[in-house]
Amino acid sequence: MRPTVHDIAAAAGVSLATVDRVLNRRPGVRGVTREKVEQAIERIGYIRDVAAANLAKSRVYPFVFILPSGDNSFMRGLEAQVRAAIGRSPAERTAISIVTVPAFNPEALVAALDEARATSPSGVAVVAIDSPDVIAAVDRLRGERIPVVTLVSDLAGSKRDHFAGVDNIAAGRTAASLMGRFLGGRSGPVAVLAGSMLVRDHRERLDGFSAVMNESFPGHALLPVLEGQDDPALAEQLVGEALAASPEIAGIYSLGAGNRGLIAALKRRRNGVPVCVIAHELTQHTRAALNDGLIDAILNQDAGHEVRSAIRVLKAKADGVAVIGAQERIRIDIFLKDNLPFERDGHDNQEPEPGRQD
Amino acid sequence: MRPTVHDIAAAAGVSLATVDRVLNRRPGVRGVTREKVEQAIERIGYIRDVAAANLAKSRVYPFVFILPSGDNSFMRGLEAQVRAAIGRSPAERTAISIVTVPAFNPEALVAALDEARATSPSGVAVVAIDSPDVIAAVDRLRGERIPVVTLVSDLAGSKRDHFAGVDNIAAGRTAASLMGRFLGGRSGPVAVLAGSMLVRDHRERLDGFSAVMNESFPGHALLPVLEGQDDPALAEQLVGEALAASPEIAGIYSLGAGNRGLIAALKRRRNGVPVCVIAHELTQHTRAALNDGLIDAILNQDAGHEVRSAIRVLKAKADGVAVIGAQERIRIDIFLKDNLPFERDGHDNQEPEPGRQD
DNA sequence: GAAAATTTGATGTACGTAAATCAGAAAATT
DNA sequence: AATTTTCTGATTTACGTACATCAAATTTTC
Repeated sequence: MRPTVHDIAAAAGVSLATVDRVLNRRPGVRGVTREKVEQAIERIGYIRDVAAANLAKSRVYPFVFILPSGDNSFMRGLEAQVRAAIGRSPAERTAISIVTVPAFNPEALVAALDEARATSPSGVAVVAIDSPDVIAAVDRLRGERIPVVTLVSDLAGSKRDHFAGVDNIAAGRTAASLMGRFLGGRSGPVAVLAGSMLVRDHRERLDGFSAVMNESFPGHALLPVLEGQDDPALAEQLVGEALAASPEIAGIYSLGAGNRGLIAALKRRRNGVPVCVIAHELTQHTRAALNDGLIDAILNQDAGHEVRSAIRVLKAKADGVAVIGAQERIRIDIFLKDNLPFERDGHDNQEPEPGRQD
Repeated sequence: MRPTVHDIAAAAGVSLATVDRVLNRRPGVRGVTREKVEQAIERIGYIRDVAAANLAKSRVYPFVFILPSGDNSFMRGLEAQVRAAIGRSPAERTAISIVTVPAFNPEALVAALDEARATSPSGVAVVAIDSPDVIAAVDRLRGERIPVVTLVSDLAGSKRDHFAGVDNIAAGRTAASLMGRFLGGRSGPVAVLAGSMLVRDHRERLDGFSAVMNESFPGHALLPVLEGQDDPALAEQLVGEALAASPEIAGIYSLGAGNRGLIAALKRRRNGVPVCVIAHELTQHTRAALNDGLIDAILNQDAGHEVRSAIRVLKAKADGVAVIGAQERIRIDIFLKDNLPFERDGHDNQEPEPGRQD
């Protein structure tokens, strides 16, 4: 049997109350006694039963998720996943609130972070914008020992506990590798459509993409980056202009959102060479375009995984327990037409039998 | 606050004992009363607190994992992941035992399944072999209401509760799609190296691969399948012979194990056209070969995810609660040189602070 | 309508931990 | 040495559920 607090008490030759004081960092224990208890814990290999502790405390984990607003499909999907997690709250003892702030607006994000801090939550997850003010706001949270997880876009230089998102440099490199190989012998320049260089994920993708294109496929020149602000209308305009100006464009890498606009521009195009298109994030629009052959490959990050991972990590940090590193690594999905997952899930043989438990 | 058993009792106008009898399917409750209670449960939206229930029962989940023996790197990695899960047993209330049986041997597998059944575990996970005897053995387990999850290779036609593995038809299709595009304009036939057509995952990969090659890339003929029994030595011999017999081979798809042999054969080769190689499962051998450019792409299933998913699903089935479908879908990882994950993990800012909890 | 059988209620203990109270022991201070 | 302060022990209640026991009420059976 797994040792309990009683076993520690016996092993250390102290009372249960003292063990409890040590375990929960309560005052009123002499240094020597504290040490005796800690050694006993170490010796008999005690691990606190988090389930029992949470039961005793009737603990809930109040978490705040801060997401960009706007009609970015990916971000709305992310929000839907957070709402799904809210639906699981009773079982998971979480109390999640969602705060949305205008995209690419550091001031608004700082305000939201400070507001979240005022509610003393058990943890905060945030889609970060790279800016010194935001770093400072995150570090203020950490200063109050509130765990912080960055979501989708990281915040280098901050004291955030964890990043729940993909390796965006690798994503960019992979996109370039696929682009180069898919283009095969064909020649022609490659265009890049981004959202904004303000967010780290977009910058990193571009860095990775440029590096591999220059190293391995120098025959394809990179055109100046189009910044579409993740806005479909703007993206459509920019891509349309680019295609008109350079009909010999052989490839387009869309590393941000606003793919609806990209797809519209591609559909409007009638002349010119075939274009190899690689885009990010699987949405209803990109999925349809992939099936139609307008897009050749989609790199995707699974928003559901990111949200669930963020919650697991925030819980673990709040409880001071270790996380399974490999489980929390968010992978880059590469979708071709051939490995698109079905829209709806569930391939189990039967429904659970409610109430049965043994 | 979330409703408890007391709230059901009050809402249904019965005693706690009666609620308990209904909830735990104990005898001694009249039909009308049972219905009253069940309606109250429905009405107030009661969900049993599994953590508290497990505490009260001091429940452990005895699970049996049945894996093929032999020096197949992927399977040994899978076993390592199960052992890692055993290391987490105290926290997860599991008691996992591992049984290994000779690969591709239905009789041995049936014996192992029946033996497992004799111990009345809370669940069984098994790397299945497609055979009527195995189906029958699995259905015997289900007959005793023991949840069964197939791992890596599925068992169609059986009553298994769930399959923790990838969509192997999609994997084969994806491999073909990559192969066709990577080959670009080049011509030449494509060879396929499999383990055994006895296991469903290999058959499905081949089906998917053949389908897309025939549909989309009819210029590349498919050579007869090489069955290497997942044995490196045999694989090396078969591939060596094939390359010698057809120096014009343009691509090789290795859909099973024994990639050490494939790589050795590729290294030995000095003449002939460049070969595009797509293999399955990221191991130290395939990883090195990908980095060296001997392999062009690796399709991978994450053994750790599969094991953790299997455990989550077995627990859920044993408790009669629902699973998060999307979370349990195992995805096909596509690795190019550019998105290889690091060998070791951990990109968190700091270690957990042991003992702290609030 | 009485006896037997069944159903229901009341109550207590347990699981492992948290948290509070109060009394007593040991230190530190005067 | 007496007093104050600090530490430690003993004990209790609670969290939500499981499970057992025994008494009381209800239904069924003859």
